[in-house]
Amino acid sequence: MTGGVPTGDELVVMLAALANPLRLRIVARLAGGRDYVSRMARDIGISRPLLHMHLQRLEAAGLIAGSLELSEDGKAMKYYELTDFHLHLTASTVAEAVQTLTRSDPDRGPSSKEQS
Amino acid sequence: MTGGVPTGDELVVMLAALANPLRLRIVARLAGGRDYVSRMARDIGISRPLLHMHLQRLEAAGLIAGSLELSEDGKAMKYYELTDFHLHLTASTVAEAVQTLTRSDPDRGPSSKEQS
DNA sequence: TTCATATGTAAGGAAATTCTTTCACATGAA
DNA sequence: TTCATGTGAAAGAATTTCCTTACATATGAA
Repeated sequence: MTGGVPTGDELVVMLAALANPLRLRIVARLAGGRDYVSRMARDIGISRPLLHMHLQRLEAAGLIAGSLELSEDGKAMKYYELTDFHLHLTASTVAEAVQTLTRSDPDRGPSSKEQS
Repeated sequence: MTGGVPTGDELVVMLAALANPLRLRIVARLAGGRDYVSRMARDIGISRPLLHMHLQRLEAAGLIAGSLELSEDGKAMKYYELTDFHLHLTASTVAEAVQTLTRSDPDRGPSSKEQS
């Protein structure tokens, strides 16, 4: 499962990952079971490179996990599945997460965007 | 309070509104009580036009509500306060919301972005 | 070999987001 | 009037996001 309480920075990444209609559809798709990239692209009706980008975004946020496997006929298949993520978003939840938020601090941080 | 279960389209707007470090800080700030624009801009340390933009984004998502009031000395003050929003995000929650998602449907909708 | 399947990634552009600067307007106090 | 406070909004640049097209590789089957 996804580690309990996310930090402010992690929360931003998770929210940004979910704040897209196509990625929400992907999550909903995977809620019905794991699947591999090419098949999802066909079913959803988008190009494979585009799906690949969205999947990476979701995986980086820890919402899905991918594993490269070999099918019976030897093809390399990249399977993705959901993680047990659960986010409770309320005013107090957000206030708590912001305490561990390092980005967009007009005082401390250099400007606005910074990587780890 | 914010109407119970959001539609898929509303969910995207809410998530997009929260998926920004500065806006999370604003929400956390308002969790401590209502406040008006200029004062928040000073305290947080950003320009008033920038804060104005972020506040509008949050208000459009239904996460905050603003009201124009007159101070004792006659100045027009725009006060903002939080709404009682609460979002439970899990795989099944997302799957349910996607059923009422009209955007980014490769089949139906024209292309990707569409307003109401 | 050629075809169909699977994978990944790079290049480029359109569109959206984010932020700064600037302008305009109104009120009370000095 | 001038200054300090408050409001709103437009214009433009820098950056990010989103998407398409194209290329490169590998496997099994025909």
